Amino acid sequence: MATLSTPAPTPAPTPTSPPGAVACSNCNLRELCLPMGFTPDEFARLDALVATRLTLKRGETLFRSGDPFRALYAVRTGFFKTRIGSEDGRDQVTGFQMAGELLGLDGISSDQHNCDAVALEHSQVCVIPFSQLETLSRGFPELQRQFHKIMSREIVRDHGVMMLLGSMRAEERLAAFLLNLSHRLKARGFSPSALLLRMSREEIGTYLGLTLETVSRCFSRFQEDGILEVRQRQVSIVDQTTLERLVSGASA
Amino acid sequence: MATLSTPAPTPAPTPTSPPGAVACSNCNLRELCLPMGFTPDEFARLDALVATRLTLKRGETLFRSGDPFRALYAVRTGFFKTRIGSEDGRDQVTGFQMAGELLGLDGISSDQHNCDAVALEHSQVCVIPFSQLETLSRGFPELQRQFHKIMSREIVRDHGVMMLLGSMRAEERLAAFLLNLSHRLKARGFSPSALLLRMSREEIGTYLGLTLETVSRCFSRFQEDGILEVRQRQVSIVDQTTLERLVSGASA
DNA sequence: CGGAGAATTGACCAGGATCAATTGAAGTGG
DNA sequence: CCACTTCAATTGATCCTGGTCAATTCTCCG
Repeated sequence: MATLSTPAPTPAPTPTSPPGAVACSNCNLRELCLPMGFTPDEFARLDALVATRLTLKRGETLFRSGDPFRALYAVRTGFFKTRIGSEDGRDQVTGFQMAGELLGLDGISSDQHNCDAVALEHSQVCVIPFSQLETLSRGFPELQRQFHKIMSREIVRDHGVMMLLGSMRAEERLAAFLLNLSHRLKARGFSPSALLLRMSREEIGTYLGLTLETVSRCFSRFQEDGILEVRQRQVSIVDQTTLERLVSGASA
Repeated sequence: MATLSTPAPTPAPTPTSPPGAVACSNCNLRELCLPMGFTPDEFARLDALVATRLTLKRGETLFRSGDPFRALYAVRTGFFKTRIGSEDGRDQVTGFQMAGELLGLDGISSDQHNCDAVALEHSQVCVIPFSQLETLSRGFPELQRQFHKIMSREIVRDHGVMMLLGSMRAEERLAAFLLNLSHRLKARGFSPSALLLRMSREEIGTYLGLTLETVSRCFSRFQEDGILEVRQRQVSIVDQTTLERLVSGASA
């Protein structure tokens, strides 16, 4: 089940390891990535940890299920999806990741990645060698705690998706999805109402446990009801209140 | 939406902190709980960490969403479910936990628990004070690594549930659920084919994103097809191969 | 033995899936 | 610069899985 066209044979992502420029200590994402009050010395140690950067073009894969696990990746710019696939070809999108979010946590369990991470647009990630992260965090309680919180947050997020998939109807799912995107964009200083979707209807559907047709129909209905304005992947949230009421089950 | 009867007002679980007896070092679950080759000295430090034990009766709650998070809990004996609830009353069972499995990982993210953990039968858990676990693991790389693997495994498990909820049909979901139970029982030395379900049809349904009627009907159909033998909560797997084929999407 | 909750089963309905056609947008090469 | 290709999105018609409502039946306890 192809999800994103990859016309060229898609070689490995270009390893742009030129350091020099941006470091954690003056990265504008550091509040999202590792929101703690670190000292300058601690930042220096972080900067040493995160030395490499990777650039990926739209459609390229950061890692695949089965690849040996060596590092986590922090999204610097761009947008990703992660997906797992079953034997019989069906696949499930397990998440969409934007700037400041971490990729690869699932690989720790078995020393190999358990999902595919695909760039949905031109993207850049910071490479965090995992064994070094573990070493550093042993002498650095705040970092340790922060890392544990990030893993736990991923578990909580997954439970939210389970609730969405297990007990919400189509419209509620899409509403929850849009509001979630909106919140995350707002937290990054973008407009919470003007969304530019980076993924196709099919990818949304595969995430929400719906078909692409159902997703499209829901978009249309929301537009008719004056909740959204939809022009392809350009979506404006017109009536956030109603959207929120939808998620809570009130069929408003 | 009541899931388990709790006739008595259910006070806090009885805190049986009598140490002395069983310690991690000679716990027969240690392969499941912390499967590493620890030295005697390392075991001694673990034993000091896990000093308290709690006993819960069927229907009692170990922790609730919103409770302050202070410890993780390792199931020693018994069976639990975890659930999250939405504002409008719908709840979602996020997992069933048996001996050797950890409860409470979701609480790390926000310093308070994000789900309810309910004992489905008389159960005993080991209390693992979290800040002590973090402290200990800073001087104890194998423990640190093991803990990270456990968290990551939970993420991988959740992704599996997302795939189940997002892309499987009712029969496939129930088949996957039963096979999962079977594997976990086998890993604990129990029969992988004779299952005694600790949860109601409704709880299974709430976990699998189905109604209790659908769960019941699937059980009946599996019995008609000679895949299972079902007598209430006493379920025998007769034809494991067909069950496995069901999960892979081949409609047998 | 009687009552309460759990499970089964049936009848009916509806939310989404499926199949299929059409429109729309974006990139390609003449 | 425009026809052509290709893929994404929309929309319609129909079907089917699983939800809903309701009636028994079965267990387990008090």
